[in-house]
Amino acid sequence: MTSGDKSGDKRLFLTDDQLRKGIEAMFFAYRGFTADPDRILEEYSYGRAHHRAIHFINRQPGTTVSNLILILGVTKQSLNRVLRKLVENGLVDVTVGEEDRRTRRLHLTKEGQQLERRLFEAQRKRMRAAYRATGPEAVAGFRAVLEQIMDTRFRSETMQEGRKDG
Amino acid sequence: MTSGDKSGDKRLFLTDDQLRKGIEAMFFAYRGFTADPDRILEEYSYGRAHHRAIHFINRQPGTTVSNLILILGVTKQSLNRVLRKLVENGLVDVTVGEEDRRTRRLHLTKEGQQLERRLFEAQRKRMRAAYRATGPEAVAGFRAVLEQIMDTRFRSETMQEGRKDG
DNA sequence: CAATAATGTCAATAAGGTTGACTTATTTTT
DNA sequence: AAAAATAAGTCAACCTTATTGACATTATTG
Repeated sequence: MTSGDKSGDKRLFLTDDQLRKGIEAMFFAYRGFTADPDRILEEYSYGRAHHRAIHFINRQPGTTVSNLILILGVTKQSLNRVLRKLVENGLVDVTVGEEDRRTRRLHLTKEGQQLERRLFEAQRKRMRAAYRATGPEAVAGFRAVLEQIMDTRFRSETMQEGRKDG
Repeated sequence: MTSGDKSGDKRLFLTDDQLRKGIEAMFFAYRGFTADPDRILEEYSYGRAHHRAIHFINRQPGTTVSNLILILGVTKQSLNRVLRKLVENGLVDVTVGEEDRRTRRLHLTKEGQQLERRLFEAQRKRMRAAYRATGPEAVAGFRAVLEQIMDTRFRSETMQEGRKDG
């Protein structure tokens, strides 16, 4: 917008102190970010691992176990424990892959979708308030910096389904 | 990049889809954010908990145990296990508080400072690259949104906007 | 048919968190 | 001065989420 003099000299944004503040902000923000869903998950005796699985199954209905392992960055044993519980509790539906019958296609059930919605709404509330308070320019910056911080292979389009084939 | 027009219709920044993308970006970015120090910590058989303790002791030399408990949001038993190891290994120095002799003042030793520096440099590299790639405006937005996401009591007093004095 | 791939499972181990109970100093309050 | 509160440390039991390693099953592919 303007020449941006609200934080003083523009060249100072790369100082160690500014970087340290960014690092701390990441720490505190991530904790706030997970606090609301954590409270809901407790009701169900689920943890963050369950939340992440639910989130990504919702985002990529029909995703496979190995894809989820890649995205979440955990071992199959670790994912399996989480997934097993979600399936037992009727939140996730597993079907045999049509193209490759070795794979398992994962979908949220109605009940799974309901919990997903509840978790999202809790998290959304905080995010929306933050977005509203800071405005679209800030949000664009926020997203841009986060994209740069994450490992290359997870930047944006990684979330789209079309990447299999291999 | 001063015109800030790249994200299209400004009113669309509060849609569920945008919020979900922000949520995912937080997840992936946080993982990237911790990846580099994690590799160093492994050499020492330390974990993230040790890193956090080291970070905040460095930021507030002379901080007390209870202050650290507040900042880190863990129980004293949990913090104590981490702290004990850092003291045993000669990274943290503990002295009795002068004003209140019940308290313990925590400082990094030379060796502790060295590890802190190493960890910071690893994390800084990624953050600086992200900051450089996106520019000061984006970084200001990034910081502003993160400040809003975190719980109020952890917001830094040095944040220029909405500085409400309390 | 043999090799490879995707998934599932069992077992052992670890970090890092929790709650609860109890102790020791030290400061504050009554 | 005695009592209460506070700061810190410790022991124990337990939970979640992660790991590695080994092995089995089923399906696809060369």
